[in-house]
Amino acid sequence: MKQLRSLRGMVDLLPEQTCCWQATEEIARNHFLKAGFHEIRTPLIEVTDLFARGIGEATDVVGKEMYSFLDKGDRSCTLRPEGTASVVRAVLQNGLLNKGPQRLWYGGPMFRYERPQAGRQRQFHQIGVEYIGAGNARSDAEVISLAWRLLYELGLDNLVLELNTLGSSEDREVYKSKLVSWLEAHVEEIDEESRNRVNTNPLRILDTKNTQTQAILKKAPSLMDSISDESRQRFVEVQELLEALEIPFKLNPRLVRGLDYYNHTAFEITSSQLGAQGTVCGGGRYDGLIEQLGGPPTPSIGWAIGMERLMLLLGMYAEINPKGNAGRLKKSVSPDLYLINRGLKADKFALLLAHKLRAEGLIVELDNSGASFGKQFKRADRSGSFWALIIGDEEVAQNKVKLKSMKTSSPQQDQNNSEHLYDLTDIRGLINQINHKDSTNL
RNA sequence: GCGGGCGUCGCCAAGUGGUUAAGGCAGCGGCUUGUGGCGCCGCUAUUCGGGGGUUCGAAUCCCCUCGCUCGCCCCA
Repeated sequence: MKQLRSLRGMVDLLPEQTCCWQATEEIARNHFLKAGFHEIRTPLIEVTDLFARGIGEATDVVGKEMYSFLDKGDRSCTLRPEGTASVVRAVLQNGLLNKGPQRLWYGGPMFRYERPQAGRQRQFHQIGVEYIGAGNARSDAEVISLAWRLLYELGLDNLVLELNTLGSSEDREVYKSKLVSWLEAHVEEIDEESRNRVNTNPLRILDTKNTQTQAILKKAPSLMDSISDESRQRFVEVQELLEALEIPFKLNPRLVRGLDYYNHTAFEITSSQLGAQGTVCGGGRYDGLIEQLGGPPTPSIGWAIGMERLMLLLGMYAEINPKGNAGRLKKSVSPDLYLINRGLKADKFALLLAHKLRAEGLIVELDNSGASFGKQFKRADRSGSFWALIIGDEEVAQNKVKLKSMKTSSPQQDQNNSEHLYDLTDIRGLINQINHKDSTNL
């Protein structure tokens, strides 16, 4: 039979990776907690219309990347391609705004039907925050610094924060029509892909990688010149706050986020080490979205970090500097104790003892093989465990167990020094010794 | 959806038309059923992603197909 495989772009996370993911997630969780952000969990599947209305019909995400299907009741459903729309829906549905502004974070898998490449999968993971009901420049600075500091805390210090403003929704509309009429006059000069976008998503043309089009665009009306004084003043304030927070940034007037709902502040945190997909974190303000989804006018801002890209970076940092923050995350856990046992009675003793020691909080790996002592010692060694605990017929007969350090330099020679018998009625004494790894001479 | 690169064991690979498809790592077993790092010995691909063709003969050449990968588009 042919070997079954995961679907294209869907990858398994194996035990050697999950330890690093868990460590990273824990740091993020604590980071959010300290800042007063609380977790929200929403379904992976939503009504297609939520994304169509929220993200925008003209975007690639909605236009060609959604995993959509009809359920048995003929409802059009979609696997979430991003988190913001779902969070906003949940906030509205549960009336959370009645309790005031919401500081929320979320994490989990997202789905986009695209060709996989480095740093891109069809099922990928994001962690993100949404600060809903917050409109002033201070909230922009707070949310951006939350991302920046988290990445810094994880050990990533070579990242670049790129910043731009899209102006208010009105500014954006005004600029959009100016840009479109300019583009229509210059349609012959720009590349074909950009031409196709004139009527669907003109702002994105500013971000084209086509160098010829870029050169021509230099003469186009600039977004900065079109936005209102009020919006400009707001942007200046955000920059001043970031400077006060000692967060370096680079202005990038071509940074135009892809999803329709963004206005005012837009930002990305990027790395040059990730290949073509350099954005680790992307976000911005979306003051119009809540209204668009049927809620009251509610200014909001948020971001999302791509977990796979983050892990890629952490892996690279860990290699360069194993002792740095990123390096520490990679460490896998080995058991405190490897329980060697042989013989029918020893078998039951070992099982019971393992349970007791685990109840005391120890990580206990129980050998189930019934193989020779030699084999079991070999496995104990490989497990990375500091201690081996031996239960055989001799021990059972005496109601004792033998504890042995596996970290001695020469295995057999100091057998007598590295082994010690413990009475089974004295579990506390045993546990105390196990927790004192430093004093190897028993 | 469109380009480029690549598919030989769990991993890294040699082999580029001639009888048995190197080697290394890992794994398993033994020397060793009461003591682990080392050592030695043995085992582990009837088959080279799959299908078809050329040939006396194919992992090697041709065609198709599937998969992986990198890039474009776009994003996290």
